[in-house]
Amino acid sequence: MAASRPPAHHRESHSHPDVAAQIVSVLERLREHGGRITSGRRAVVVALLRHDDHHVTADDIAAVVQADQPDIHLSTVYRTLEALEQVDVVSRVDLGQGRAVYHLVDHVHHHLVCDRCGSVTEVPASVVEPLTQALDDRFSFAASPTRLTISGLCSSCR
Amino acid sequence: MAASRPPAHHRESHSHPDVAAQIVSVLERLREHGGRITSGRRAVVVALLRHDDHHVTADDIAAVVQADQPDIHLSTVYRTLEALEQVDVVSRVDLGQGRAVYHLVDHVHHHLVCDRCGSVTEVPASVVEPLTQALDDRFSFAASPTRLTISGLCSSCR
DNA sequence: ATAATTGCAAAGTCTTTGCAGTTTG
DNA sequence: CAAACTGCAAAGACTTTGCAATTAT
Repeated sequence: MAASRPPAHHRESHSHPDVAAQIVSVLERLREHGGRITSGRRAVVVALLRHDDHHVTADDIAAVVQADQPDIHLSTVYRTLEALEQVDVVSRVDLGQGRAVYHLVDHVHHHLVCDRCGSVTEVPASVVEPLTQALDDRFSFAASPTRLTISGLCSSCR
Repeated sequence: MAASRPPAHHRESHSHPDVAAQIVSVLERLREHGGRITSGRRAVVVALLRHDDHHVTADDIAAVVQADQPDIHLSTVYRTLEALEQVDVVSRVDLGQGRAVYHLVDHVHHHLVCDRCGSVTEVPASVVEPLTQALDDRFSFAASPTRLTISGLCSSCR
């Protein structure tokens, strides 16, 4: 899949001072909701919180996780990601063509997906705000605040 | 070939006065681009132009086509739709979750897809215009003028 | 003639699911 | 211990593709 790597806008991604604490709190959250903590789940959470990119596929996570623990199955990654989504820690976004990415809910943004090269560019919510407001006013449609996908051509492909 | 001219009654959905003429022109367009006209392709075009809905899946088209010609295979529908897309007659829009719909390019609009019930609401391009303008200005991103998909909750599900 | 098209079946992608065996709390 | 989780394999949903046979021009 993802034939071309999106041009990772590399700037320090997560400005979270204490990732370790975050990991603990996320796991805690799972437990609060009746979930259990396993090495597989912990590995997924670690990979997710440490990942440089804001949008990762289940496959990306699996690759990281399996580097250390080859036995963690892809389906476990999917199931863990699903559990995290239900606990509102991560949000799943469909980028089209069957591709789905996950990102932390605390990072609110939208995505511009290039039809040609497949790159994904983040857009701060503020830029889209006027539109979501208009959609609410005129269609009573509550556009997802974190899961918007806009396709088109990126600056280098247009 | 001189197809039996269908009755000129306008029970149509699109504001096209003469569907029959449109069918001919679309087929003509295929031929101009080196394509050939077969009964399967004609059936797909007819189904597409006569369809009441603005967004149809390959499956929808296949169902209509196969009612008359059971031998037309789904893959032929996909291939024809693809050919029509390359000739700029139809546009394919990915609604997420692997679902894709096709619509005539002359019907410019965007889609609001409900996360809960899956309903699709059309939005005129004018509502989205300010956003596409902003994306162009700030990110040099050329948002597709006809293929935007916005997910969220529709009026009855929110 | 001859290049485009088609039906069919098989493959592909990404994701989900049924189960039986393992763990966690 | 009971419930939750896991690996595995198999299934799904949707779309694409290789081929040999067919057909439009």
